[in-house]
Amino acid sequence: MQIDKIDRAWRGAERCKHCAIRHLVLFSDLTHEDFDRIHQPIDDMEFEPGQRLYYQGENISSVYTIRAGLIKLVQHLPNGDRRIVRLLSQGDLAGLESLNGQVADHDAVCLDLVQVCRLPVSLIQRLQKETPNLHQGLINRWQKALSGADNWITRLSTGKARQRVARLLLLLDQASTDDFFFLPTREDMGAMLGITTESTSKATAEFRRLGLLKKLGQNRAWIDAEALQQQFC
Amino acid sequence: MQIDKIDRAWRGAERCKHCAIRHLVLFSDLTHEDFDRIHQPIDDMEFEPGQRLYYQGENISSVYTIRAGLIKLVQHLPNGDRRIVRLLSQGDLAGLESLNGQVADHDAVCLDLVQVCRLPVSLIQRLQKETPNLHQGLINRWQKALSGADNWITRLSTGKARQRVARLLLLLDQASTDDFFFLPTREDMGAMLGITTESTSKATAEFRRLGLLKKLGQNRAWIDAEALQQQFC
DNA sequence: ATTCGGGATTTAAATATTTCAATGCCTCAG
DNA sequence: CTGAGGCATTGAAATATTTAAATCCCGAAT
Repeated sequence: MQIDKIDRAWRGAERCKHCAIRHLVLFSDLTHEDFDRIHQPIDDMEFEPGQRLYYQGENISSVYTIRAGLIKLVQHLPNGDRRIVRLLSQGDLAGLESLNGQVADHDAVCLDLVQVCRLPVSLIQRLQKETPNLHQGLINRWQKALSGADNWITRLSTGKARQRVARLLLLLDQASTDDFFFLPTREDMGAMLGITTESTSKATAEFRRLGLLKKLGQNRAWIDAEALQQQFC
Repeated sequence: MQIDKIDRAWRGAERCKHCAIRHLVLFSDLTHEDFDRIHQPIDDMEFEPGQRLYYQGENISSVYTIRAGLIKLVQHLPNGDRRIVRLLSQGDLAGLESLNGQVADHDAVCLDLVQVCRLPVSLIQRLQKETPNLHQGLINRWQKALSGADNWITRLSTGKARQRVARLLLLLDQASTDDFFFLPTREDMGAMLGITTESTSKATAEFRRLGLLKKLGQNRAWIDAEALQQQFC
């Protein structure tokens, strides 16, 4: 794994206090005193598309807070099948399973330019003991991951292929902050939906012919959410 | 909802201290002093097959520890589609989302005779503040639910119908403590796998003809796990 | 501007799944 | 014992998806 940049200019949590997206991250409820308990360095890291934060089966000792970008969690079966089981974006945590001492359940692969903060498990565990202000944040994120997984099953793994593709596009659109959204490759979309690349392509091509989906440069796209929802969900 | 029995003979946590399956439940790490902090009644409840612990969208104020039996979590979509997203059994928690103040994400429906203990959310939250001994148990259960959901996606919602049915049977078999296991209706199995009742039936019938699956009375069944795994996964 | 390479899209044929409509089978109430 | 009701199973036809094999298209590099 090639890590592009690790910025350790600030030791400990000095920078955390001034983090621009602090209200979105795990540490949002910490007090100033809590921050002073953080003596280990929290690395600010950047990953290129295609790089992995960690591999399925790897023994990881950190949790990652996503500051920017999109990450796919890929799970492999013994027989070689693989499935994307979740997408992570700003404010989500990757590698939660490390808090239970488990090895990674998935490959965590960056889809675009990703910025994360790496939080050592030992730090999280110590903070949990010393301050109650972390709990709710952790619980919330766990719960969000779980309901995300449930939705993945109900919305993205149920029904006809076209319907699933429509639901995925709607989900990507909703998750995006601007008018447009990141459109994964057809192969990745297929792996999210449990259908083939070709079936995915057929659906997106159809939506495009209907004017419900427009591709812009750079993996970005736009949909007519109303109409798509109306006609295909 | 018809609740068969609520046994409140013991107030507070007196009975918890002597619970036969305490090592499996959320309170396993509590100390004797911790138990003395429990002043609210913890109801011991029993449900018949088909009864619901709660409904999707319902505002629930308790978490349920499963002592015995099997529960399906059913999620409904606006368009009427529905999917079973998880099965809960001994030691699992139902209604975790109530800890975040959310309404229930699913219907929790009993598949067989179910025994649960009902833990008020307010109790959990207070204990969380007063003792650190609950955290790990909670974290562990959240994590178990999450990796269960991931597996549900990767193993039960991916691949051909026959393969999914085989994987479900293997999973039911593994989860069981004895040689046999609870075999749900074909309809429920279909709802777990995202396929039709008929497709499920065709698969189980085929396994039965091959001698890999045998039905015993009362929803119980046996499989030749080795062979099933070998030939269909 | 031109070429190259990697996705994306298409098509037709092969499979798989769903639909729909009958039976079949088992249990339980009477 | 017997019939009724509720699942389960089966078969055939209608659809949907996958497979396999060409193109097609677009952006990056020359």
